[in-house]
Amino acid sequence: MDVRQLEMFRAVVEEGSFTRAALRLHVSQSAVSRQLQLLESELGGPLLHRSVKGVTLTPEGEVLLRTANRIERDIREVVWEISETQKLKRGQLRIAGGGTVCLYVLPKLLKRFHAQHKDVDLLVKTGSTIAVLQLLRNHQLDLALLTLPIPGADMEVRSVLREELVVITAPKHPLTLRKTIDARSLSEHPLVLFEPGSNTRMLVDQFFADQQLPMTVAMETESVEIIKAMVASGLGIALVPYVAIAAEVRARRFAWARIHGQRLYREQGWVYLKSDYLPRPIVEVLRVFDEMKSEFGEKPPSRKVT
Amino acid sequence: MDVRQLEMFRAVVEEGSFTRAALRLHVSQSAVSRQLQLLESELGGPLLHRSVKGVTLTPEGEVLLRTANRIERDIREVVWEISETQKLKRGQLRIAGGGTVCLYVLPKLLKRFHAQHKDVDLLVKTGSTIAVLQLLRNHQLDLALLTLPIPGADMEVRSVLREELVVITAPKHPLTLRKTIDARSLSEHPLVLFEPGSNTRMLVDQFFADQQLPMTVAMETESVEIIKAMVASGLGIALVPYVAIAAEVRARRFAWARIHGQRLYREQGWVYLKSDYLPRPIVEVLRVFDEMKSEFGEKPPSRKVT
DNA sequence: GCAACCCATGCCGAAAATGCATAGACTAAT
DNA sequence: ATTAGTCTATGCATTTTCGGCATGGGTTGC
Repeated sequence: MDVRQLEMFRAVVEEGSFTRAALRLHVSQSAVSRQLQLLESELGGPLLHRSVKGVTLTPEGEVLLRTANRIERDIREVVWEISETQKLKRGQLRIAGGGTVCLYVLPKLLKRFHAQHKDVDLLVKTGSTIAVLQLLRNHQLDLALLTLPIPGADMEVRSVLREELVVITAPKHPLTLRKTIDARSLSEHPLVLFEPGSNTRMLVDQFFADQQLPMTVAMETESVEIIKAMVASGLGIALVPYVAIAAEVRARRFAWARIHGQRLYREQGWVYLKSDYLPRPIVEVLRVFDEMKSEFGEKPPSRKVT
Repeated sequence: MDVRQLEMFRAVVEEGSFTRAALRLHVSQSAVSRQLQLLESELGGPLLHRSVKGVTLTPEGEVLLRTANRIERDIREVVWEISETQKLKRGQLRIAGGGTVCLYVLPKLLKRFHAQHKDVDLLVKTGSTIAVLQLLRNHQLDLALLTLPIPGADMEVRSVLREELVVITAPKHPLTLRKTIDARSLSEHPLVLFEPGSNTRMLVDQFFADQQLPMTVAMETESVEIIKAMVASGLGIALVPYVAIAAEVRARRFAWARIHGQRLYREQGWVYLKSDYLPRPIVEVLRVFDEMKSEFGEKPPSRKVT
């Protein structure tokens, strides 16, 4: 049994004639005749009485007609429903970033994106790398901009930003006004850090491990804004991406410095499920990002001349 | 969209794997892969996430799965339902006859038929030729044994019996003991007749019209049994098929005679819808009838020697 | 690093569907 | 009564579709 056959059957019943059914379906009459024969032979008995005045249903035909109608309706509905689901999906971008990214990158990016695609609903989430990856795997999220590296080979990763981590100090802090700070003095001051487990924190941990120096932890938090507030109130110093303090630096509300003889970078990259077909919004947002890349790549100015 | 594709889709979802679905359906894995691709391209988007651990449904897939399951169930049910209907039909014989036939032919015939086909439900109806034909046309009746001729070219007619009409009289009637009765004396006695419209009545009407003799109608009724009772009580004489009085003649409860120099016959034939496929019970009952034909062809004995 | 497994795909042969032409049956109208 | 028109069935040729085989690309697990 085949939906094509059911469609022909329905047409024949409704038109009361093989010939008219064939016209309606834009096929030859012989095709209709044959498919009806196949259907009847499959079901083991005639579905229609062929009389001179037109066809009428046998009891079996009546039974089949009810089912044929229902199946036709089911198919029509499911096709419609799926196309709606897809429209919705095409009109939806679920994106996530680490905490810093959500504050300093996504707003600008999505503002531009939204201007170009007003019909796309935007959903922005944040969370730890692990949590975001989990959401991506569950298809509850389309795209994320995360600090690399990303564990898991099922993810497509496109590295796109290299942000320098710089030391920030409160205006009255003893280290302030230094152009560079050596690792040892960094080690002697209490640090306000990202939470353990975050990639940026790992970078800092790795740095001190490489230097074989101890860390003094003043505090750990997940948000770069909290870190900044803590540093501003004199709780300690911190290593943060330059982009997070660029505005304050221009307003002279923060002092910053590089580590002596060394630069610390963290890498940011777009992350999405490898196996997935890429929905339009994803490719679009990547395109828009590439256009704006220079804006996000803000580098701390060189201090050699300062 | 195709039931085959839906079947494959269901199998893939349930097995969680293209390969295992292919095994279950006894086809190659490539066939499954292809049909799923066709389905997805028809619906305009992926139905499954192909991940390394197995396939999982996309939202569209979820939607389709519900419909696919329902369609599968619908088809299974309608096939079963139709096969039941057909079993029932194969085990059913709806047969009709004129009033006389139902009394003198069908009982013997169906007794024999039933002995050979105990599993066939028998339904016997009677009625006027017109009414029976209507039921045949509506497929509410399979077969009828009627007095010919049958109007309407949509009917298949097989003439099978020729019954002689004879005059019957009450034992004390003045015409009794005559071997033959001439048309004129027939015309002079009141007649108990079949109802107008019946084929047997038409035969009688035609006879008197041919002879250009008037008829004296004592009474009209539809049933040959009533006619016999009326004749027995002396209300008049009648022309009835010999078979209807054969038993009484043997028991000497009725006298009968031919019309002088003339024999009147009525023709009986099997009637069924021309266009219809012949169900087994019909061909069987026709076969059984042919076997027993001699029993029904009981002729009035010749009177020449009497 | 290698074997095992999974899905996708190019290619070919088999099967199915379709169209065309036409037969066969019937109707209706001249 | 004959004829023209209509409807379904069917033989034949063509096109389309489907399935299988072999294989490629990728991943997992030993």
